[in-house]
Amino acid sequence: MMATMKKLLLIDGNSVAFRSFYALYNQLDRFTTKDGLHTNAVFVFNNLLDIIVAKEQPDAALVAFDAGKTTFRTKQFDDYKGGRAKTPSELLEQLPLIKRLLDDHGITHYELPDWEADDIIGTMAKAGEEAGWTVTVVTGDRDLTQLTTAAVTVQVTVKGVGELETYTPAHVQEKLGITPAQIVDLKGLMGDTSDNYPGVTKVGEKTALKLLEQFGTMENLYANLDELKPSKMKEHLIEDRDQAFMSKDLATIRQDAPVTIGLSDLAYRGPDIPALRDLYTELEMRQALAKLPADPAAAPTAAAVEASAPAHFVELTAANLETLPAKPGQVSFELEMLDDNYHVSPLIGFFLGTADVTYVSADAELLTNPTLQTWLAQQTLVVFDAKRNQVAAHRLGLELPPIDFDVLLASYLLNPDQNSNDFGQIAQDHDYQLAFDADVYGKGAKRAVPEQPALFAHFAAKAQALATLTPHLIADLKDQNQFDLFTDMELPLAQVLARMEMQGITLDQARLRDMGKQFSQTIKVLEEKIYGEAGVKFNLNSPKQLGEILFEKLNLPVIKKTKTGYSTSVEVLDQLRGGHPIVQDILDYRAVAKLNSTYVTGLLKAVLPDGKIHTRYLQTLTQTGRLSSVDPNMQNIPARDEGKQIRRAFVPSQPGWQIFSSDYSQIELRVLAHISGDENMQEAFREDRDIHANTAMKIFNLDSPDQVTPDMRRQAKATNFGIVYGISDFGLAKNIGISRKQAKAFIDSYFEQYPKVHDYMDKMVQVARDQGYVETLFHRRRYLNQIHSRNFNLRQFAERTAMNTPIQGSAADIIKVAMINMQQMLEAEHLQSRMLLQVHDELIFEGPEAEMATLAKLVPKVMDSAVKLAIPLKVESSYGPDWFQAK
DNA sequence: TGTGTCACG
DNA sequence: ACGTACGTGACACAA
Repeated sequence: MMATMKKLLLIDGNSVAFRSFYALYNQLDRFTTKDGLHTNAVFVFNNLLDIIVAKEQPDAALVAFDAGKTTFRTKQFDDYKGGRAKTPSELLEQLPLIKRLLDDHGITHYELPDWEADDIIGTMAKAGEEAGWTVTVVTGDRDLTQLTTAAVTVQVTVKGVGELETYTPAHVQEKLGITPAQIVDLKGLMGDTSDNYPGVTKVGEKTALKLLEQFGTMENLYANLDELKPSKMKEHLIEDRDQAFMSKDLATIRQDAPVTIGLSDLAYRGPDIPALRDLYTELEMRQALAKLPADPAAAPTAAAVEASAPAHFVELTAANLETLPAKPGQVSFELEMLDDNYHVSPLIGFFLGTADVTYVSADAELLTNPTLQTWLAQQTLVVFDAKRNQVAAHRLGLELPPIDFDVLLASYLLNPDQNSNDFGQIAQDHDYQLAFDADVYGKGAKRAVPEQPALFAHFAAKAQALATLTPHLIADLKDQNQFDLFTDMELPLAQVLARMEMQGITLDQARLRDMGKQFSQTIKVLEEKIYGEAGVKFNLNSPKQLGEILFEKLNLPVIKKTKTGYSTSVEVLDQLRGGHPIVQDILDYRAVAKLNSTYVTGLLKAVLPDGKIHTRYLQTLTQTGRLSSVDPNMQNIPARDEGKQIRRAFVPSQPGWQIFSSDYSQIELRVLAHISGDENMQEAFREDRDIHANTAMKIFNLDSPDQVTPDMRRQAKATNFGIVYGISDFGLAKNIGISRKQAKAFIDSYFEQYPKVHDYMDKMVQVARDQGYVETLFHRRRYLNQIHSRNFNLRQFAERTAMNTPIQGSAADIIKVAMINMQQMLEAEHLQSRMLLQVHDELIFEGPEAEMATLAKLVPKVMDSAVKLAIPLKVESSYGPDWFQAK
């Protein structure tokens, strides 16, 4: 019986490292250790190594590297590889790490002065083949495919390093129509721009392949040049003869390099797990670390610790309530739930962490015990997510005493990136080990309450984490000058939001269903019409199928492509409108289908048994300090065109009541006028001028407001928006359909007219560069690591963000202050009216008709006096029997 | 789960 | 020479 053939794996180290580096080049920042070492290439190289080794299971392996800049080829031809960009330092610093990685993987690496990695590989491949082994070569360089033989396979990385293309002699033949050995002839004739050698003038791949088809090799070609008819090409061939043979020689990978190693030195030793663990730890490669087999000596996971050595806890029951400490103190509290949505989630228990003991219970109802309530009211409460606990407690008929600290809110203020709603994650962000909820409760369909010991252990661990983290976070908030922001704004706001969410807004379901019926009919009609126009039935909601109909069947011009195919977005369809009647019908269909699925079906699904919609405001999500709204999103209810009718379904909860709405006018531009200190812009607001018309006058150089046409105002308005977003001429041009040059002219004169706005933009970018973050009026922070990125796009994005965040974020701060003051005012004035919704610059209330006049005075007053700026804030109000009419 | 699309400020 | 306006969430489709 024949012995299994031995396997040799040869990797072109430089080329694969280079490909690895650029595969994650745009993620360079993400792959940086705390010491500033880049690791993206190590990360990719490591993944590739795992994949190849697992697949090939080699008996021996070698990774070859270039030894230095000069080789026998550079001596032969000065300009060999000349003109190549310098290897970036971010990659150079990773080469030693990759070599260490190889050591720890038990793979030999080797380099030889004067010789390239290619030649080492060529030489070893030959040695392997002669010894009767099968050889696999891995590289990012297609030139190495010249090495393929019956025994040698070459795998070339494609799409970064995401895939390997396998070259056998047959595959080379199929792709190029020549044998592997002819590749050097091909290179000799056509040259190589990346290695910078010339070949024959005017001969490219096509011509070279044709010649080789006829003559087989360069030697044979030149021996039989007579057979070629006289032509320019023939002249070039004759003229460049020496150059061509030199190029062929340069392209030829040597198989006789004087290597000082043999097959026996290359035995694959297998990974040294502890060494790899050290390396991964040092390089902060958590993913790779996680894949390593468990280290018996290492610390077990947080979840395992909790389960095996739980912190001390006592199960609380109605019978042992008197054992709670008599002396008031700080208590870590949580009313635990299984699901995100605290309006409906099952309650699974609670804990009370005191100085000595953590009391736990799987019976949420026990919280309602009066003795416990009295006790709780005397304590200082520390929680993770105050609003969540408040709302859930309310479902038990309880109002929690004031909460003193919220670890989630604090963490978010310290750095809005640290906003996970999983306590385990937040704890880890602050270097404290706590099991993730997902590990204790499971996720998806498997989510369930665990056995009691594990549940209680997790409770106790959380209580401990709250107690430990709280003083640190308080100190950090004070360090960052954010303690007031926390105590005076976010924590009180959590209470206000809790009340709004619990209150909910009433949905007139019958009315919405009626609208739904109408929409469904319109949809049916449009569907039939569109199928008729297309000539086939297809899935209208599938951008893929729609694209095929429009651009392949109906041959409409392709305006824009997406990653996956043709773009069929409004912008595109708008331009195609004249091309075919189907286009308008599709636009109409899309509009109605959206209303029906998202705003009729979607909203109806979100109604709770009380007939109301209870959204949840995410207070710790956005990077700017705005709120967001989910389940359902109440901040994107249609406000324009036909869709606005949806708002008719939002009605007061009681007969005789009205919906009342107030919104800030131009709050972001007013904030900009304030923080930039620009006198021209401030003057416009002080005199309550139409800011867009004012801008139009400035950028179009007009003398009087009468000269501003509606179109000028529209363009000026877009420019004002653009400025707030951190403008680019391209963006503005695209948005208002003018030339880029024109847009640039607008921006230039804008900055001339509002010079301090220009200064502000420059200053924010500089601030971001210097301190790594920008701040709002109330010291909300956003870190912008990408501001130093070498990647143009990422850097530019960070710069725009630096300009926009203080504006958007300060506006968010202001309305938050207004909300807190408003809630206090409603209570102080003993009004029945309630605040229901916030939509970024707008507050929506409901109340008795008789209170409308009061609100109309009170709400604008509270909103415009939320902060004192250099210019006044303006608020507009209205009310009516539903949300549509309160506008 | 990622992508395209579209709703809001 | 590059690709490009800020911040969100939900739905449907196609893997």
